[in-house]
Amino acid sequence: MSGKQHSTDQETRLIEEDHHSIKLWLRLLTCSSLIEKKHLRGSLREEFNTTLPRFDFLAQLERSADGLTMGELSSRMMVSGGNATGLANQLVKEGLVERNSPPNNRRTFVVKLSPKGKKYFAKLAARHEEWMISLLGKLSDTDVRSLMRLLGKVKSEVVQPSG
Amino acid sequence: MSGKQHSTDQETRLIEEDHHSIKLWLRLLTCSSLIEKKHLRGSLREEFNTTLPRFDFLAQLERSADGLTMGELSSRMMVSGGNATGLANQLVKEGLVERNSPPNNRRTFVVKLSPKGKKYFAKLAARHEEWMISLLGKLSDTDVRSLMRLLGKVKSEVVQPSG
DNA sequence: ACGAAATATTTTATATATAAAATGTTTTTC
DNA sequence: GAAAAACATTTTATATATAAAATATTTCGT
Repeated sequence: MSGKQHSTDQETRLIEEDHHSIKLWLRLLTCSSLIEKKHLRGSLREEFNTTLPRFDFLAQLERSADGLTMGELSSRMMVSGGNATGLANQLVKEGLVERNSPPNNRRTFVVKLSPKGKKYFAKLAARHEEWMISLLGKLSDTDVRSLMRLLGKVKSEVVQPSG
Repeated sequence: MSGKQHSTDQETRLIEEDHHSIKLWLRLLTCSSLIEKKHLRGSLREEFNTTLPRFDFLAQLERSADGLTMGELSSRMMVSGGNATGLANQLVKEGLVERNSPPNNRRTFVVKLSPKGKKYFAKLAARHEEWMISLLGKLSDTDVRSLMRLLGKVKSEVVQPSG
């Protein structure tokens, strides 16, 4: 009369065993939502009148000095092409990003940071880092290192072969 | 001639010290984005023709048998009131959720799962758990436990006093 | 070199999200 | 008990996101 009952079929057993996968996922989602929605979004709007997707767009470009095609960019940002186009339109209009077709392949556009965009992003990234330090800086080095290692494992479990 | 240089002013020093807060944040965001955008969203759409916000709406109600006011709900979901209203309109229309004004306070609405909504959510939640087990189930118990503990610390760092 | 297929992006239609104003209700204050 | 303040939600206007169709260019096969 002790312990929980177990079903014998494969599918049911999976769920009844001590998997905490869904709790882990929900906690992961809670943590990133809290940071994004309760802290980062407000700061981005107040101090820079911008948004996280726009930051991400610029951050991707900052890592690629030669620029990125629209397709590469939307794939790295994990957003749709239409979304990437909309963000690019804004940022080109504001002079932060340059978008050019290379003469040898006029199907693609290559987007890159403008000089103005580079300066702007440097300031933005520095403040972003300060915000995160003030949020997470109290965690011990050991905890941060463990989290990075374990989240690395999570990441490698969930990355798709083709994505 | 060894090691990195340190500035002496407070603000610069913060950044130059060995904080990895921003890397931790970006990895956290990557993990939850990967799970949501590359796996969960597609499954929710294909198998249930629904979305994560709609799932979240129902999940919040499932935890509160007496129902929740719209304000409580939008606060727990971390979305705007207008967004909650829009989702409620859909789900009421589909008969999954009931929305009533209590006679003593007609400023508020109390929303709760309908019997149909309870059955529907039970199926949805069971599949959701299966998806997460197939994604994350290879992680060891030890790793999952460590992650839960460490993400618990992260969560307690970032929850706001009033939010 | 020509038509078909593949590729890259934008456009269109629609869903989801926010912020701020508007609406209606309850509570407080005097 | 009436006016003001506080509260809870919806509405409005707009931004952000997706999926799918449309457009345009390049590459492949013969």
